[in-house]
Amino acid sequence: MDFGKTLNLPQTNFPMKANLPQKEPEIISFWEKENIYEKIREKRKGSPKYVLHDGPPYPNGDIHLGQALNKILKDMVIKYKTMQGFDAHYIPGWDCHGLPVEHQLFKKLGIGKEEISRLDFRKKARQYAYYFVNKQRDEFKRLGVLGRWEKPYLTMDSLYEAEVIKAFGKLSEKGYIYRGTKPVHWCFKCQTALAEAEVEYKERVDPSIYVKFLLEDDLTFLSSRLPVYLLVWTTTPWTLPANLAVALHPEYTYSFIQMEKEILLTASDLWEKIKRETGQKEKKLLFTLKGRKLEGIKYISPFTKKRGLIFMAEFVTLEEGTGCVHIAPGHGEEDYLLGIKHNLPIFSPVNEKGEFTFEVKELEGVSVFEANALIINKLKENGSLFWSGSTFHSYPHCWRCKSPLIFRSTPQWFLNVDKHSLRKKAIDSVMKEVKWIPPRGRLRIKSMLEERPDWCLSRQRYWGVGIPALYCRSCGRAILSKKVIERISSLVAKENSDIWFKEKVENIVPADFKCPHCQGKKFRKEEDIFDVWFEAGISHQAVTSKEKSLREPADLYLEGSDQHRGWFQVSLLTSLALKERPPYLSVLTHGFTVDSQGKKMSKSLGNVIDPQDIVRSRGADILRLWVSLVDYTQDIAISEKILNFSAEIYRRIRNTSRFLLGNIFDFDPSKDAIPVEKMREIDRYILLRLQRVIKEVTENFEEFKFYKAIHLIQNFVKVELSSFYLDALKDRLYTFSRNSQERRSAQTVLYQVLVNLTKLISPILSFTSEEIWGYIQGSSREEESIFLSSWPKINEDLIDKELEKKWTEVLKVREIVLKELEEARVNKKIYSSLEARILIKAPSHLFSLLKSLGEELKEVFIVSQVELEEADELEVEVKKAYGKKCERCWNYSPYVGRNKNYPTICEKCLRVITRTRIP
RNA sequence: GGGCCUUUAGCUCAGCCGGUUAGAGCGUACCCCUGAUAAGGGUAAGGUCCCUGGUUCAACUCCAGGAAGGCCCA
Repeated sequence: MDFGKTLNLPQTNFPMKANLPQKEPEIISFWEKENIYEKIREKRKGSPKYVLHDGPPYPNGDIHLGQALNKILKDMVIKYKTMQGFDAHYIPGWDCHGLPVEHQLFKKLGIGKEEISRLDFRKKARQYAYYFVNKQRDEFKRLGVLGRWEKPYLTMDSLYEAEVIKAFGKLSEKGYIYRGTKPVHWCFKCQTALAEAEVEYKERVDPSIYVKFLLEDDLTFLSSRLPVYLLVWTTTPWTLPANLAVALHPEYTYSFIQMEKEILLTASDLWEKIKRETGQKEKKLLFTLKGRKLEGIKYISPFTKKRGLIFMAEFVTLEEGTGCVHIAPGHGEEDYLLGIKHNLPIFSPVNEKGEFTFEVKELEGVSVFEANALIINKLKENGSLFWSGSTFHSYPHCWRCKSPLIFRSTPQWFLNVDKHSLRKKAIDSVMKEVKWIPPRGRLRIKSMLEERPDWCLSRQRYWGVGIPALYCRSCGRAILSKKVIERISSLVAKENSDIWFKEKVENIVPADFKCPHCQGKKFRKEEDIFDVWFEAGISHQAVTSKEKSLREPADLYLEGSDQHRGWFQVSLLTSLALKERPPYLSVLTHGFTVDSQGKKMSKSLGNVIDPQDIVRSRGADILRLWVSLVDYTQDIAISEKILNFSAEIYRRIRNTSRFLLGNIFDFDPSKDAIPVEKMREIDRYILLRLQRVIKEVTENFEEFKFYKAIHLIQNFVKVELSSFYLDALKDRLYTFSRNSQERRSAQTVLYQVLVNLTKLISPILSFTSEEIWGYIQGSSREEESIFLSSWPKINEDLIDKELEKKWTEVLKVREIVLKELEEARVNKKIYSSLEARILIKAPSHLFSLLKSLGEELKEVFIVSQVELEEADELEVEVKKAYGKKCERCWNYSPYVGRNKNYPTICEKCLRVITRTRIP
C-alpha cells in the first residue's frame, strides 16, 4: 500500500518562486483599494505621535538609488514605529523651486534665460515640477513606501509659499536680514548672474603678470635700505584696482630675495619656478621665515596706491604663482570670504556691462578685458611690473553665450548668522539638545556652523518665491516693510507666488504706503528670488507645525550626510531664529551609494545602478532587503553581486516561511494549540529562542540598526530553524497522527514562530510579509494587513534559563554527533542519518541530562536509535541501526516485519495507522 | 589643500576596556537526501585584519605617518 497518503505532508499555495516584479504591484493595489494607510491612521488615532519629517527631493528627474535608499529607510522607521503603537504619519514632500528644476528645464527647452519671459518660464517650470512629482511619487510608491501620497507637501503650493514670505518677514522684524554685496559669476554679455551649474570651463588666453607690492613697514631685520616688495602673480590684472589685501599661507616658508635694486618676498619653494619663467636672477638670498610672521604688515597697492594689509589664508597654495595672493573681495569667492573675515569692504567697481564705474576714475567706462592692457601699461610706467607674459588656462564661461565670465559683486539679501547670538545658539543646540545618529554627525555640523559665513538668501533666477522687498524710486533705498510683506503673503496664499511678478507694484503695495526714508510713493519690486534652501529650510513652519497629524519639533529628520550643510543646517537656523528651538529632536544620516570598488556612481564611470531596473528585474523587496543589510552610516556599496546576495537571503527567508505555512495547514490556534507545560522540551526551547530573537531584533530596530536586526533574523532562520528545529521536526509533523499532542505541540510553536517572524521582517520585506500574512489563518491574524497589527511582544515566562542552559549543552553534543555522522557517510557506512544508531558515552551530569530527554533525543539527531552509556569522557560512535527501514516513516526498527498485516512498517506507524483508519 | 569619516574571508557584517588557533551567515567545493524539491541537511576550504613605523611582555584593537575611497568645503 501507499503509506505516503497516510502522512501529514505540508500543504500550501504560497509559491516558492516569489515573482516579485508581478506580485508587488498587486499588493500595492491591495493597499490602495483597501485604504490601508487610512485604516492605520484610524487605528492609531489618539496614540502618542512619532514624527518623522520628510526632507523634500527635487522633482527634476527619475529617482536615483540614493533617494530610493532614503525613502526605504524612512518607510522602515515609520512602519516599525506604527507597529509599536505610535501614530506615525508619513507626509512626503517635494522641493519644487530652484535651480535644479530650472536648470533641467532650460536644458530641455534648449533656450536661455533671456529668450523667455519670467512668467512664461514659471508656468512651464510649474508644469515640469508637477510632472516629476507625479512620476517620482509612483516610483516611491512602487518601493512599497506607505504614506499620504495623495496629498504631499509641495514647496510650490501657494500656502507653503506664503509661509516662506511670512517667515522672511518675521526674520526681518527680528533684525536678522540685511542687504550686502557678494561676488557671483557674472556674464556681462547676458547681463546676468550665473549659478555654478551654469558655468562651463574652457581654455582661454589671459595675461600672466608678476606685480610688485611695496611693503610700507620697516623691516629692520633685513638691515638693508633697498625697497622691499611682495611679489604677486595674477591672470586678471583688471581686478587690481579692487585689491584690498594680500594673502599668505601661515605655514609656508617665504624668502626675502635681494635683486639688483630691490628685495622681493615670495614663497621659497616657488622662486626657482619664477626665475625659470621670468628669466630673472637673484643676487642673494637674505632671509627666510614662516608666513605667519608677516601677518598684519602693510603694503601699498600698485594700481591705487592705497594701503593694504597682509592676511593669513589656508587656501594659498604652492601649485602656482608666488605664494602671495592678491585679494579683491569683490571679485572672488575666497577673496570675499577672507574680506568678510577681516571686515574689508566688498569693493567691486564694475557695472553689469563689465565696465569700470566712476569708482575707478581713469578707467571709467572701459570694459574689464580691454582694461587689462591699460593696467599693465600703467604698472610698467610706475615701476610695479616685475614681468608680464600670457597663459593658456581653464577659465569659466557662460553656458549660453559662451563668453568669458567675471566675478562681480552685486547687492544681495543676507541672513546674519550672528544676530542675537544665532550661531552660538545653533552650536549649543546641536551639542546639547539634538541626538545625532551616528554620533559623529554632531561634530560635523558643529564645525560647519562655526565656519559658515552669513547666509546669502538672494538668487538672480526665475523659478522661486520672489523676495518681498521694495525699492523707492525717489531715494533708491531698499525697503522691507512688515505691512507690505504681510499683504504679499496673503496675496500669494490666495493665488501663488507668480502674483509678485505678475501684478503691478501699485496693486501690491497698500495705497497709503510711503517710503519710510523719504516719503516717496513710487516703488519698484525686488527681482531676486529666495535661495531654494530657504524655502526647504522653513518646512518646520510650513509643514511640521501646520499639519495636525505632525508635531513640532519633529522626532526625526533622516537624510543623506550631505545635508549637514544643507537641510539640517538651514532648518536649524531658521527654526532657532524664529522659535528659539531646534526643529528636530534627533537626526539620522546615511552615506552615499558607491559601486563594489567603493567608487561613487557617475555616468562617466558607467557604474550607475537604476533602482527602477532593480524593481523591474528583481523586485522592490530585494532592494529593501539590501537597504536593511548594509551599515548605512558609511558608504553603501551596491552591485549585481551584492544584489544576488540579497536575493539569496530573501529566498531562504521566503522558503522557511513557506515551510512553516505548509506545516500549519490543518492547525487552528484557537482549537489545537497546546499549552507550554505540555510541550516537548525542544518546542519550549525554540519558543524561548524566539523570545530572545524578538528582544534583540526590537532593540536594534529601536536604534535603527536594521542590518543588525536582519542578521539576527537571518541567523535564527538558518541556524535554529532550518538546520536544526525544522529538520528535526519533520518526523513528528509528517508521521505522527494528525491530532496527536506531539504534532500539535510542534504546530503551536511553528505558528508562533511564523506570526512573529513575519512581523519582525515586515518593515523590511513589506511586500513578502504582507503576502505571507494573507496565508496565515486564525486568531493571531485578525487584521487584514500586517501593518495594522502590532509589533511582537516577548513573553518573559517563556525565558526559562535552566532550559536554555540545558539545550546549549545538547546542541554541543549534536555538533559532535553531526561530525561523526558525516564521517560515517564519507566511509559509506551509512547514507541517510536514519540508517544510524548513535552510541553516546558521557560523563555523569551530561549522561543524566541526555537521558532525561528520552525519545526526544533521536529526533534531535535525526537518527533511528540512540544509546547512552555513562563514562569518564564524552565519546560518540555511529553504528548501523537495528532492524529494517520502516516504509512509512523511514526510521529503522527491529519491529519492522513482525506484524502480519503490515510487515513493512514500524510499531509507531502501526499505532498511527490503525488509529486513524486507513483509506 | 581643509573638515568629518571608512578600510576585518569572494559578499554582508561581528570582534567589549589591548591577552590563546580572528567569528557568523551567504557564496564556493565535496557529500547526503529526494515527503520544504529551480528546495532541504552535512562537512570542509577561504583572512598580509589597507600599508609603514612606534608604544607594549603582548596590537585587528592604542599612537604617528601614508595609501585608497566617500561626503562637504575650498
